[in-house]
Amino acid sequence: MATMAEVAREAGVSVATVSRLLNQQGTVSPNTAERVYAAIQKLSYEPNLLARNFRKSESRVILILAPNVTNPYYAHILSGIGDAAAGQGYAALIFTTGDDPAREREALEMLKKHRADGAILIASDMGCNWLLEYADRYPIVQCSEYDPEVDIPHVSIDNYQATQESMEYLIALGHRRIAIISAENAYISTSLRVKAYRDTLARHGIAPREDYIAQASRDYSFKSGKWRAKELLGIDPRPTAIFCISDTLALGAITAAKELGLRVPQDVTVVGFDDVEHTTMLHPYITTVAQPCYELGKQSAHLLFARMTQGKEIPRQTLLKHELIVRESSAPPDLLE
Amino acid sequence: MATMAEVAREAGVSVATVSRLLNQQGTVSPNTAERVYAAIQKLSYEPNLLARNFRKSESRVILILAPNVTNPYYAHILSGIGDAAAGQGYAALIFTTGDDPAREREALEMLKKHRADGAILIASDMGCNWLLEYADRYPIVQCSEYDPEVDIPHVSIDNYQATQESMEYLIALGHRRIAIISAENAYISTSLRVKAYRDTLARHGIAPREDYIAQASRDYSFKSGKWRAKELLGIDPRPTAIFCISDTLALGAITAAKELGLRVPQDVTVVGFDDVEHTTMLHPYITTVAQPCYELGKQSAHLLFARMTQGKEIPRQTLLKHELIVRESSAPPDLLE
DNA sequence: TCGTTTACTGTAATCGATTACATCATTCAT
DNA sequence: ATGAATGATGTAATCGATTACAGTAAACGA
Repeated sequence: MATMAEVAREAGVSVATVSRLLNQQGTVSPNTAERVYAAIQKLSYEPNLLARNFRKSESRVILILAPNVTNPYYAHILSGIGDAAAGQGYAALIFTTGDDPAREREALEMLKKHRADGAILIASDMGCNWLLEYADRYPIVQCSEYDPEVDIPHVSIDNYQATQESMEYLIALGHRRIAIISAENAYISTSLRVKAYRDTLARHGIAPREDYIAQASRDYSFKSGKWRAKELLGIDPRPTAIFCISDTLALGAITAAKELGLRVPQDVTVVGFDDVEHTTMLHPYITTVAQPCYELGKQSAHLLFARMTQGKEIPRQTLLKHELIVRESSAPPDLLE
Repeated sequence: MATMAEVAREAGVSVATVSRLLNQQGTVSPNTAERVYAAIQKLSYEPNLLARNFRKSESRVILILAPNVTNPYYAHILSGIGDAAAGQGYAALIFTTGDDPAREREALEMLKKHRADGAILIASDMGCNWLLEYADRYPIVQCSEYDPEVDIPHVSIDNYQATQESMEYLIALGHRRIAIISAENAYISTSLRVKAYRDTLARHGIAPREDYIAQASRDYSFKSGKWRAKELLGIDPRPTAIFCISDTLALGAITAAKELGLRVPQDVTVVGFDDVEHTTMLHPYITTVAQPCYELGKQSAHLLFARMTQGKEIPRQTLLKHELIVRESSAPPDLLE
């Protein structure tokens, strides 16, 4: 592999000139430029990024931490980040943490070691004390989940507002016995959704029943959604609607209903969250709150770049638009039951 | 950020000693080691990977090219690669190509520029002449798809054998009018599956009907599967079974059947391929050929590492085990129809 | 016309690690 | 006891780019 020095020799100039030309720093006469380009061509020279990055003390890599890459919700965010990064000449290093804070921390060490210039944390639910230390020293932004107590810039949606809208929708349809399938995690999205669920019921004079509040596994697994839904549907009086905080859970709930011989939406309404995949794969198509996943990722990346170039003077919170998409899994409760 | 020189000064030794200790090269007396470790602790020193990688002329990064990261099939492969890479102290740089050879090539330039030490190509269908040039000079392996004409090491499954088994299964069930939904791409998996479909029918004395062979979109989209299935199910005589070369297509076919008022599997059998997600989300659970996606990724990474350390003396082809998983979407044809 | 700006180019230091080679003190084998 | 092997450590070159600084020549302004 040819080096810049060889190119310089071939073109009869100094390395400084070659470097200046390639980086558009300073000036180089057209004549010289031509000779240099010819030399580059001839030797098929490619700059050595190891050397360049070392010298400039930047890696042009951004770290992305996600619980996993197989959940389509994360995958779409990753997609958005990846495209935005590529657009700025950055590469995205993806680390999966499996929700393990230790692995998360280990990955963040990469910042200290100069393997990455910044990091985006997707759905990291630990606003631990130590995270703040990193965020203080390195460019870090959070995507989708965050700790409201901790001052780290983040991009998300308004989970409270979104849930409230769904609940208003269900109540407007005539539902009064509304259950919720939440999840066993400490995500801010989860708690905001549950809070909005309670608040909205209360505001409409409907007393929340504790047994209508179920918790699925922390990763919103289809199976746990199915089990919890079966339990909910076994309660007397049976809820007429189930609000699920993810589409996978909603899919589980629909399956549970079918296995119990109930029709969706005639016998029970199911509403999901995320609008990611599956929602229009099998009937009934799921009524759900759509999150702009790709855009969440993209904006996170832009926010990170802003943080890297402009320092800490960037907005603390960016909320993107959600949208309630009414499809087939919701209907007014059957009053004749 | 402390440098090794500062650590050396603090410990009263030379940088060479510190480096030797950290890299377990040569020998360092226990006494000195202790002082160095203390200094490292005190200054909270972290080696600068930019410098280290530059000096050693390796990036400890492997490139991963995939059409996208949202298709769960790719996502699971990515997962396997990521874990294997992390286990070897490598980071995985994921580039999405959108099936665009130009972007693929652009990404491979990273090898020349020393941004990555090797690359894994997932489902890249161009065994173009130029790819071989890269593979000749840099460690490159292919995962899942490959060009049989081109000598690049790859990891995949035996698509021909797998399809043959599925066809034998359908024929054993009693099906004779078997259709196939293939896809408009040049993947080796696609052509092997279609070939096995034809061959197996022929071997059983069943003349393949050209109108039973449909082609969905190149990315196996759910919608295109649905459209193609509707067309197939409109043919007289109607096929009693549809073999789909992906689960997403199978899901589309099932939806199509339902929309036409046909029951699966009573009226039509549907078989998928991949066993990735969705297959057990809604009834009928799909009968499918399971691919060990995660393992495909893992083995690809191991193969790449072998290529990087042992040079070109590595197996050209690695085939992993598939498995036909019979679930609910397949049954004998209804003889009373 | 003379001092000054501008355009262009080169020299050499620099980033922070790794490592070949040299040095010196022990330990060992005979 | 002596030359050799071994252990522990230091000196300094090196990787390939970027860039501060300096220098030269031409253009310019008054």
